[in-house]
Amino acid sequence: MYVTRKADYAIRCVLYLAKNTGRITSVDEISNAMYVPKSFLAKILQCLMKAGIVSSTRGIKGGFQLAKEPKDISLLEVIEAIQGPSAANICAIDKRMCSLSGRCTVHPIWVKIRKKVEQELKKQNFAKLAKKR
Amino acid sequence: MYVTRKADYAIRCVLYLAKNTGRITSVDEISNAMYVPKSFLAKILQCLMKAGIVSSTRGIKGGFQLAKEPKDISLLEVIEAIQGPSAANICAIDKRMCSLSGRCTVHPIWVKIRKKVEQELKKQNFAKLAKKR
DNA sequence: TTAAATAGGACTATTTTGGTCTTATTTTAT
DNA sequence: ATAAAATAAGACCAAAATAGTCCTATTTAA
Repeated sequence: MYVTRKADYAIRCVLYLAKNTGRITSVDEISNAMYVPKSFLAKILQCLMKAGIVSSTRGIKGGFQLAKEPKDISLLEVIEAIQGPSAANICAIDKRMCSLSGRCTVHPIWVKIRKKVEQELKKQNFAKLAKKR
Repeated sequence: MYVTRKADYAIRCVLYLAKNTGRITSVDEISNAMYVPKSFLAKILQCLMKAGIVSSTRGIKGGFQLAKEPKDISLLEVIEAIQGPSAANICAIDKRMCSLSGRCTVHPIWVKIRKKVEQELKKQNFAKLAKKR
């Protein structure tokens, strides 16, 4: 389980929106506030749309909002929206990816670690994160 | 914290050596037994040498052995020998890698997860792993 | 109808990964 | 001595992933 820069940007973006609920926020504003390249951020927001995390309003005065309450969005959810499922070792996602085809004594450890990490990331929601300073 | 194929190969390799202590094992043998490309494995063994995990004997009848007892080699050690320090998010390794420079409410979470995962990987040693089947 | 915003697809440069290949050097056995 | 079999080390390379940009719609408020 590692977080690409893209996913990191996505997290910042959702965090900013969580701190600015109740209004529509433009890509430009988020980009400036969170130091994310604007056109890249636009792409990232499309992923977050597909995942149902944000909703968009087109046209002038358009922009983005969270599609759910901050407390109902977990870190894990945002990361997976960008990267898909991930783990410390691919074999923990799909046994077939291992040429030892899971007959390996190390395999259960990757599965265990994956579970632990996902648990932790699921616990963290954006209401919590937006409140901290 | 994610494990590249190279590190995964390294783990298999150390595991094989842990199951075959008390003799010198050639790259060729390990390569065949563990399904790792031979010339790539040779490189990997150089890394494990530098890290003091294996020792080599040159010349005909040469090969590799573990440089320490299996119980004193952890999974974490092998992974770091190949990949260097790693974490779910680079900012957990070096705050400066984050453009928000650690003034970010998510940062402590990455640090926490890194600690948890490293703890787990440190607990796992190759005496344990070689015994399982 | 224009300006400012998102939508979406094509494209691209850089870095990382996952190797190979070649040329030493070492050591044992003949 | 020398041939054979092993590691040592460095250069090299291809493919995939990452980290974006750019351009052309389309939408909508003023």
